[in-house]
Order: sequence, then C-alpha cells, then structure tokens
Amino acid sequence: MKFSRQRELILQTVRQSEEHLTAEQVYERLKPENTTLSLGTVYRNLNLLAEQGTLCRIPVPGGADVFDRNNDGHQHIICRCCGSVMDWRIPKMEELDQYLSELTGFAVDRHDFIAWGTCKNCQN
Amino acid sequence: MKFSRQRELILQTVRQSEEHLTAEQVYERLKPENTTLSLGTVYRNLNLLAEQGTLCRIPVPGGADVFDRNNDGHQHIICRCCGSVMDWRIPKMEELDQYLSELTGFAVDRHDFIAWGTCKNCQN
DNA sequence: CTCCAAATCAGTAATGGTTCTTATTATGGT
DNA sequence: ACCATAATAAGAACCATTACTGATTTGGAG
Repeated sequence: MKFSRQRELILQTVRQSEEHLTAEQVYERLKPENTTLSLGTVYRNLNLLAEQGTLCRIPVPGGADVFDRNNDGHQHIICRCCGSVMDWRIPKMEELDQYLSELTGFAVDRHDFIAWGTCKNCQN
Repeated sequence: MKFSRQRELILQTVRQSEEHLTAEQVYERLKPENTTLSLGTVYRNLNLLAEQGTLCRIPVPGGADVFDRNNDGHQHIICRCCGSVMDWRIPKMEELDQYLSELTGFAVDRHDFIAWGTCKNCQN
C-alpha cells in the first residue's frame, strides 16, 4: 500500500473527530482546503482502512454508514431524533460470536448491534 | 385500513415462506399471476405491515432488507457466502434495551442485531 | 343499490448512498 | 531519472427505496 496524502488526511479526520462521521462529512471537512479531493476517494479509502482494521464501518439502516476510529468491540446506540451515534461497551458481547458459533453451526466472525432510542437532549 | 387484495397477497407470501424474503422476491413470486402488481405497492405494504407490527423488517447492511413473518424478539445470522438469513433466539437479549436505557440515558426502544459468518453448507 | 370521500393502486420518476470506470497523476524501488 | 504500480479526480452507473401522478378500489352513509 503506497503512501497517499489523501488517505492520511481522511484517516486523521476520522481520528480527530469526537463524533462518528459519514463519508460525506469527511469529504465536506476536507474539501475546502483540498479542492481536488473527490468523494469517491473518500469512500475508497474509508473502505480500505476499515477492511484493514484501522477504522470501523458502522452500518446505519436507513441512513449513510458512519465511520469510527475505535475498532475495539463495542456497540452503538442511535438517536432517532437527532441521529447522533453513541458508543457503549456491553459486557459479554464479544462472547456472543463464540456462543452463536457453537449453537448454530455458523462460523460467526463478527456482529453488528445497533440500539435505537431517544437521547437525553432530544427527550426534552 | 381498508382491505386490499394486494396487501393480503403480500402478507400471505411472506407468511408462507420458510425463508426471509426481500421486497423484490415477494414481487417476483406474485407478479406472474398478478400482472398489474407493482413493486412500489409491495414496498408500501411491507412497510405498513412492519410498522403495524404484523411483520418484521430486517435491515441487511450492503443488501436489500428482508421481511420476516416472526415479529417476536429474535436475532439474525447472515451467511456471508450464500446470503441466507437464520433466526436465532438469544436469551436475555430483550433485557438489553432496558439495561441500556438505565445506563446510557437514551430511551432505548428496540435494537437490531446481526451476526455475520459462514453457514454449515458453505463451510464445505 | 348508489354515491362519495378516503384509501389504495400502477406506473414511473426521483432520490441517496455507494461503487465503478476511465483517463491522469503520484509513489517508491531500481 | 525511469518505470511499473498504486492512487487519484471526475463523473457515470448502480441499486434499493421512496415520492409523485392520476386512475381505481373500497366501504360506509343515504
């Protein structure tokens, strides 16, 4: 894998963000100072980094997927109202893959868990 | 909600299927004998039935959502290889929403859980 | 049964997120 | 400096899904 300025910028953008970002958001943040950057490049690199395990791609039913700097096993809670994505580490959750493999015969290697609700802010 | 022949056909198709079906698959099964049926109608009715709780819509990252006749709390395991979707009931999983609500401050009302792996058939 | 408003429909256009294609440019080893 | 390879920008293509349109069906009231 060759070094590329774009890939570095994209990785740093996700790493430096407190929130989870969509590809579009990464693009918008970088575009002003990198006028030739293209959205396709953002997607390609985010996918590469996710496959390689550097980042984590979180599928969001009904919306654009978001990318997370943390790749350790944790789960996500999405606010129906404002769309914010919160991380939460649910104990015993990693053991589930093993548990499911034994019981179902599937060779389970990962899972997506998304809880839906209303965040504290939006409850007011 | 008024009675409609189309809605009834769509519901029966999902109910009678052993597998989980995409909207497209429901459409393909009904189209031959219902030549004027349109895909939009299938989507609209599947959504209605899902909102109403009669069916369950399962989001499939990277593919078309599937619909399930069972709406009781259970989880899904998808084969990366053949795409088949298996149901599995994971104990204690319903309690998670309550658990998360207490800990995170979100008012959690549901969750999606999808495990990814290789089914027994495809392992050979 | 007939009339009518509301629900539903078929057909099709539009949307949005994402990937693919193509021709061009950057990278890093020799 | 040269060259094969990787990466890029730009935009077209793709796919699942929804939105829009004007026509049709439904079920209750008279």
